[in-house]
Amino acid sequence: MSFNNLEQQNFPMATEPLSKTRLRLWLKILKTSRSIEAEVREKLRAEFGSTLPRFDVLAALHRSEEGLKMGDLSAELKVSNGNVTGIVERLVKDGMVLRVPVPEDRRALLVRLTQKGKEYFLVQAEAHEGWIDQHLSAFDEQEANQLQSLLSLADNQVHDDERINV
Amino acid sequence: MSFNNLEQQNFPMATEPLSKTRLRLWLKILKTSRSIEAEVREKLRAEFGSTLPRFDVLAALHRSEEGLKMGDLSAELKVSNGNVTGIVERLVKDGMVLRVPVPEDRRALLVRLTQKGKEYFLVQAEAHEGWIDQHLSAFDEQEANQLQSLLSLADNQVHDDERINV
DNA sequence: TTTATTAAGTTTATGCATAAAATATTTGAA
DNA sequence: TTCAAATATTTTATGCATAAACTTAATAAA
Repeated sequence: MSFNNLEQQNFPMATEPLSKTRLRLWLKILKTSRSIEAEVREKLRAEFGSTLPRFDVLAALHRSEEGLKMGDLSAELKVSNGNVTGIVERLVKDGMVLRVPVPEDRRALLVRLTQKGKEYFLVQAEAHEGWIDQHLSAFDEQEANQLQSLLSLADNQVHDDERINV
Repeated sequence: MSFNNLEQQNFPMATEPLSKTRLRLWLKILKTSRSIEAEVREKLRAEFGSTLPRFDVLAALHRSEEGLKMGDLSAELKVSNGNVTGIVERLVKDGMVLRVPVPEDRRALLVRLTQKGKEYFLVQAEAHEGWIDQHLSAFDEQEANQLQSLLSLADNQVHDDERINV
């Protein structure tokens, strides 16, 4: 009983505590997200023999014509350095991506899409948009925007690692 | 250009197609979900030296006093058989969980929480509810329910593998 | 009964994912 | 200049995660 839920302390409730409602909301967000993600993974696998991490890397590279350094890539995707090493390695082996040395910094490598990789990605990106469009077909413009802005309430929280005095 | 988006065919748009709005909505759902999930994983690690898959297994077992067979467990968590084998193995090693043979079926195993596992889980479950309550503190009862019901629009889609004639 | 099929679970091979340690290079200070 | 600290990346160890192959046991047919 160590949560300083002021509401609970000051207003003992007849019904369910707000924390339970929020917990249920989280489970719902998770369920929706996982369901769509599972569908995307499955279709990438079935239709392109690929994976979501690969797709994410290609998408990031497609956004920057000049290519990205390994570090930028892992920062952009919010995954660890070592993780990116492996994914890029396999993309290189498949000829989708190129590792170019950076003259000014012999530690760094620039990763760039090949022509093949670019085409490969564009086909998948269009298919991807279609899958999502289908899956979220119950949403009209207004509902989609409403849901999106409600979700924004979950942003801009002060989390542990962002606070000044940890 | 092979999507039969009737709206697009019948009403050429001045502005952005609905599919783009839905794609952005999906990216927003994903971002929110991943952000909360990352926080939960990190806290389970930092505060309990545990992981989300372990927590999920313990939660499922806690829901059924009698225990669950390996198959039921993997069905409930929607993960593969082999996956559950590994997670349970580590929980057994830590004394959180017990594997009991089923007399009527010598192929099957019943997995049950130990007393230690039960206590271990209850502490984590309470902490977990608190983390979520904090993270979603911007939502009052009404907003939480509204978001939850909007998310339900994403359910009850007919997906490939559920259709009658695939 | 034998045998074929189905079912429960584990094993194997592969791909993400992380944290921590290691390697190599650059930069900054003494 | 020299050498300590910081930076960019890879490597290692471990844990999920899946699909496919495998093992063992239960069930159904012949």
